[in-house]
Amino acid sequence: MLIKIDQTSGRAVYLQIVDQVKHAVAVGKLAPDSRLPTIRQLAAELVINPNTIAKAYRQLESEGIVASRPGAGAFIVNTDSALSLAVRKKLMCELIDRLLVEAIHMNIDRPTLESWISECARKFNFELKKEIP
Amino acid sequence: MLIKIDQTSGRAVYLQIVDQVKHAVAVGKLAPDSRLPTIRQLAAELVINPNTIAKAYRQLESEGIVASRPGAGAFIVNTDSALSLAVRKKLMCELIDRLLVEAIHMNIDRPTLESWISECARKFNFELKKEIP
Amino acid sequence: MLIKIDQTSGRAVYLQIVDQVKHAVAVGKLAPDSRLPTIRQLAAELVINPNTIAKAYRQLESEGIVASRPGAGAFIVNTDSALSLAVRKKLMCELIDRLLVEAIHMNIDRPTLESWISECARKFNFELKKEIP
Amino acid sequence: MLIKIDQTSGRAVYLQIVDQVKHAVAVGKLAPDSRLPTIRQLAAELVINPNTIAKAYRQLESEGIVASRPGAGAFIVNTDSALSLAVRKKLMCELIDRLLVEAIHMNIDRPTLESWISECARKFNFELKKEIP
DNA sequence: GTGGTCTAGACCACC
DNA sequence: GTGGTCTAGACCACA
Repeated sequence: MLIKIDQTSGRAVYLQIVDQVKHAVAVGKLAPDSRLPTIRQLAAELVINPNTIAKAYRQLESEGIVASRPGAGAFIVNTDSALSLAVRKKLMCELIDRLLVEAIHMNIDRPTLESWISECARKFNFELKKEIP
Repeated sequence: MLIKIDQTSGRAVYLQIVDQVKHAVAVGKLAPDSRLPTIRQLAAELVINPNTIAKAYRQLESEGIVASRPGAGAFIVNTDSALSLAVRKKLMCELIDRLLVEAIHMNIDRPTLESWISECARKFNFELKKEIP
Repeated sequence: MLIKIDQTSGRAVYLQIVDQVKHAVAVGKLAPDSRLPTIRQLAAELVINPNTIAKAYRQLESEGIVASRPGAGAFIVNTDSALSLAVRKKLMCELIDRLLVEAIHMNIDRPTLESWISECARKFNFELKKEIP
Repeated sequence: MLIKIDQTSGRAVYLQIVDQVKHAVAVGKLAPDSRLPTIRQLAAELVINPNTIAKAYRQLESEGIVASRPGAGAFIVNTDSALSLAVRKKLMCELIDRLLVEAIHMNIDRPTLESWISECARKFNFELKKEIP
């Protein structure tokens, strides 16, 4: 598990960690039950405050992505979504809306946007994801 | 122009205004040259501080979406994006990545996601946008 | 980093700060990754309101010159311009036009103006800037 | 004498008028003793408030560029600069500095900047200016 | 400790 | 009347 922090990105450090763990799970780099680095270990590696790591793990736990077992560490749990399809659609549509608004303001036409989406999806093996298990 | 603020959303009030104005412009509800509500008027209507509205308008101005004219008001402008294509692609891909990560986490498969994107795009007349002129 | 404010200059205080930071970066006095004074510290030093400093830093951030990190401070970044060449040319030509109009009004002839430009450019090591790497 | 107002430029309307009159004088389009349009006439033509025109003319008068003769209108006066060379150099160098700072931040190299300056100067017949009279 | 947001209210320039 | 700037001081999120 490799995490990279961009101190100049404007995004809070703990959110960068959350994003990257979610990303790793999404692409299958972190399988269910795999163990995350300890807080101290990761804090030393990234040279940032352990509180920041702890906050990221807490956030991931509250989203149901990892489970902390005291004394044992933090583990990835199976992440099948518990939300109803309607709720998931509502959440996704908010993100999609924001994406489209930005695309329109940046003068990106539809085919270009679609090609970029495909390009990004390829990085995640998104097409295959549902057929592996 | 109707703007609604959710004080409990966690998103900064001024950003909610920015989002909604951009959205309205994107869907064509606010045409170029149309006048935004005055700062004081909107502040009274939403029961928030005029400075907060001013901040939102300033943000929109810095993004090239509105122009504020002291003594006259704030107006929608519509210039092509000043950013180079490479920069726009980078910015969009960040948004796309975030979208895809969430989709995977929520167990949304690719065809479902695409259908939702199409559905949202229809709201914006996105398909037509570039072909009318 | 030394900043001087002229309360009688007519130019907004926050813009004077922006100007001076940009100037310092341009001449190499502020290298990438160097930290700016904290908002409160500079506010105390210049005897102005912290919000005014914050506004200047926000402006610099929106121009891509500094990055503010809550809890850490504000730092100089150095990325290439995000603007397309055409936009940059348009912006520069506005400045050049204003310069030439003033020069003509002041009865400055072309060779004199050019010599002054060269003189000023020398202060910035402008000739060398692009050839060192 | 043609004046164009850009309501979206961010620059105050009366200053745009001042700029353009100065510009016209600079390039020789407005010769000394030529008469400016009346305030009412120009206000009707540009569809803006007569006060705004009046303010522009007052500004031009205070800079010694036009003279208002009550009942007769406003006229261009001879505009040889009365400032000492040292003062003019100081003023110009401030403008030049700002130009160079922007150029450096926009990653414009020296030859490109010079070519743009030449291009703009050509619009003003700047090379010829001193030899015509 | 840091910066970010919001409020409240002042004064100014512009139209 | 409009928006722009600045001050003063509160509260929050981040490190």
